[in-house]
Amino acid sequence: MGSLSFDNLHARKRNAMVKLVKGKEIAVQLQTLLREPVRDRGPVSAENLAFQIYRSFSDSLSELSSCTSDQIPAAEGGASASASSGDSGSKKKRGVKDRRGCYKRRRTSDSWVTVFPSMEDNYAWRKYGQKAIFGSDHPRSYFRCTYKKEGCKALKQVQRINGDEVMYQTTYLNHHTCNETLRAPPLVVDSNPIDPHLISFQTSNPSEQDNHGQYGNNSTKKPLVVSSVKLEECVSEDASNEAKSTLEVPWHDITGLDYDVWAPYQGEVESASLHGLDMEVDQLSDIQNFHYIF
DNA sequence: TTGATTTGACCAGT
DNA sequence: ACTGGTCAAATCAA
Repeated sequence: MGSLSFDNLHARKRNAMVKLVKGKEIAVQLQTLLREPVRDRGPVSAENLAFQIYRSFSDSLSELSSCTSDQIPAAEGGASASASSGDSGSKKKRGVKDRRGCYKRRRTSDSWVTVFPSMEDNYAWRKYGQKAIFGSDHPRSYFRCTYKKEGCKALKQVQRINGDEVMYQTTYLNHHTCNETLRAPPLVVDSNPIDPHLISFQTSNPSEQDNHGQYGNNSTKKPLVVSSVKLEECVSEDASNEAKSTLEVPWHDITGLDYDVWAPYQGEVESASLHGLDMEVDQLSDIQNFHYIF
């Protein structure tokens, strides 16, 4: 315990800041690009820039959330030792192994939440469970990183939110330790036949496309939108304080936008959309003060 | 044949 | 007791 020095903590926060600022710079590039007529645009694609922005934010979130995991030493340790205790011989069906104590219920540490119209995030996930959730019309799906065998502990839970719009709340647990960026399937950006101004994030893996079907959503419509980001409190003045609090950081607080951000894609760029991006980029200048929030 | 998904059971936390 | 998270056998798909 206590191996995380202040210097280390600040280094991670600094890394997160660097990534956020990088995302901002890419957003400026995207803004500039979108101001050009489609025919005059260079080799740099808007979808590539949008993906880089997404990854910058995703990486910075991982960086920030990892602060918390370091502050909770062995949060998952302990009780697993009781797994081998010999009081077997209770209810067993279909010859199932005794799994008592074989897993630990995770704490809510090192987690963050996003709300997307898509469950895709360009990481390679493997589904390991699905559960009907009390009070929800839709089941919750459980995914772990495909490269768990190599030690990556990243998990995510995806649940469709009740409502007319197809929105998925994704809770991420632990950050990727695998080299997932080299392995993730290539990003395929497809225009939406209904609204060509929307960027569609999806993989080229047809099986993953099929997986969307069980949720009954239209897999072709996946515009980039993050409604809120939930981060664990990264800095605690009182390290002995066991009660960790979380704080909700609305997307609005980061971007200054009070509406969903829809990234224009191809064809004519509507002035309203461009104006929205103007606001986003301008408000992102506040990112420099981001660390004061935590 | 192999890897991914489905699904019911098991288990932990409240 | 209830709810949600995980496991693992069965099943599916490439």
